[in-house]
Amino acid sequence: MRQSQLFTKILKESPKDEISANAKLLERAGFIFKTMSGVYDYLPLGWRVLSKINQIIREEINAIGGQELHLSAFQSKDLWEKTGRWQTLADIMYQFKDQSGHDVGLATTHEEAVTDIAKRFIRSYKDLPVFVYQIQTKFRDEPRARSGLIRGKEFLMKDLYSFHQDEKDLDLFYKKVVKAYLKIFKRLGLSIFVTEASGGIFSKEPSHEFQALTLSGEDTIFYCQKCQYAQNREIATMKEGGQCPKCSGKVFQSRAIEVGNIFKLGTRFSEAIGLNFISKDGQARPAIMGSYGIGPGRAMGTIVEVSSDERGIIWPESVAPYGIHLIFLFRESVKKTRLKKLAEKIYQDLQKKNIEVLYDDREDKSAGEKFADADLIGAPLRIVVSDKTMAKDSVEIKKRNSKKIEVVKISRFNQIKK
RNA sequence: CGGAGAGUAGUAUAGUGGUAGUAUACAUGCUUUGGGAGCAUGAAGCCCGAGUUCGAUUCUCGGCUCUCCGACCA
Repeated sequence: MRQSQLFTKILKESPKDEISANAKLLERAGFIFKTMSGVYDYLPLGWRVLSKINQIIREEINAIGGQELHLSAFQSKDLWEKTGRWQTLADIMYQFKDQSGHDVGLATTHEEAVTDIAKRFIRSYKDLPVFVYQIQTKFRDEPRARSGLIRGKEFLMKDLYSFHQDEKDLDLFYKKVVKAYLKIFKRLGLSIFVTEASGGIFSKEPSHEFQALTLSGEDTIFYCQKCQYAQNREIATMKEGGQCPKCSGKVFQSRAIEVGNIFKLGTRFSEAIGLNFISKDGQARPAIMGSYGIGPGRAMGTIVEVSSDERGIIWPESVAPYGIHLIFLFRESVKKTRLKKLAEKIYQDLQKKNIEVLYDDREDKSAGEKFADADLIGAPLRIVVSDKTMAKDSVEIKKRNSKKIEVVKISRFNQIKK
């Protein structure tokens, strides 16, 4: 991508009405645009990042047998009345009448919808277990949206639902999901504590939250560094400075962002909606269910919260909008055309190798501004082509997260990048 | 939903009971180019409504919007 053609431009100032690092940096760098409180558009740079996050999630969920589908955001009142949630979630669910007077809601989550569909296809224990998921927009009328992408009213959620014939099978899958989630977050560059939390209205058993430690988090957790056991403050039996109940290591306290959570639902939804299957012994039984969420947009915000410096964002390679930011610096006094040709060639060569590169080909920007933009956008690798480097038949390579500048001969550079 | 703060140009801000200034971004020209370049010229703005007033961007009331703290957070 040529930066001269990029839809968005860098803002020199942070938006005045944002405090959180993720909102400030992402808006300033042109990744996202706020349309209302708690509602953000993803612009080309941001969409690239989000798509990569989604792809990583897909790969890992597919690997444990998830089948992707896509459910509607519109929900009928009738279905939600079967579980009682048309009333219990009325505060946060957008509910309205359409022109013909039908009551309609926007999904806050999809247990009702997916269970209703499953009724059609699950008849026998032979149909179980089965796992379906989607990456889809959710709407919640949050009383207070905040912190940029961390808590919004319209947001993306990867929601996975599992259907089983017994608790044992659910437990098995639940553990698989924990592992898959840890892989996902590792690939996203997030270090996570799997944190015990309240099972809520679904279960007496604890649910599990995937918490990324950061000062700007809205949750507080207690955790043991030795064995990684962690509890949400809501249900905590641990205390800061105390002993870990599992391994008697030292307990720490931290703010954290919940980027994922998983619940054992039991038969709460299958019973209410009538999702039964015929078991081996010929009896009709309600399916046992689990639900598992990750917020890809929130994950994107969290990555920025935990990985930035005073100059801007530092993306991990796995989700960076572009792996390489190629910068062309020119000087009128030297043969500009020759230099431009060289930069163009490097750009073309990288593209031929399927390397995603943002090429700063702008001729009306100073070197300082180009460097500042590159630091803000946060691609992991910066390559500079200038008269200085051309004189040495070289390019300069610098990692975003390091101060070291490496001068590499062009001949060698061509070999390195496969 | 309680509390606090804030709405002036694309962005960030100053200021005033007599219709607004700066920076930056933008346009044009010239000079520039290794950490947010310079000069010149130009285009661009007081959230909405009502009230007070000869006159309101400014004061009063109402509304809308945004942010922060708290409550809430299947």
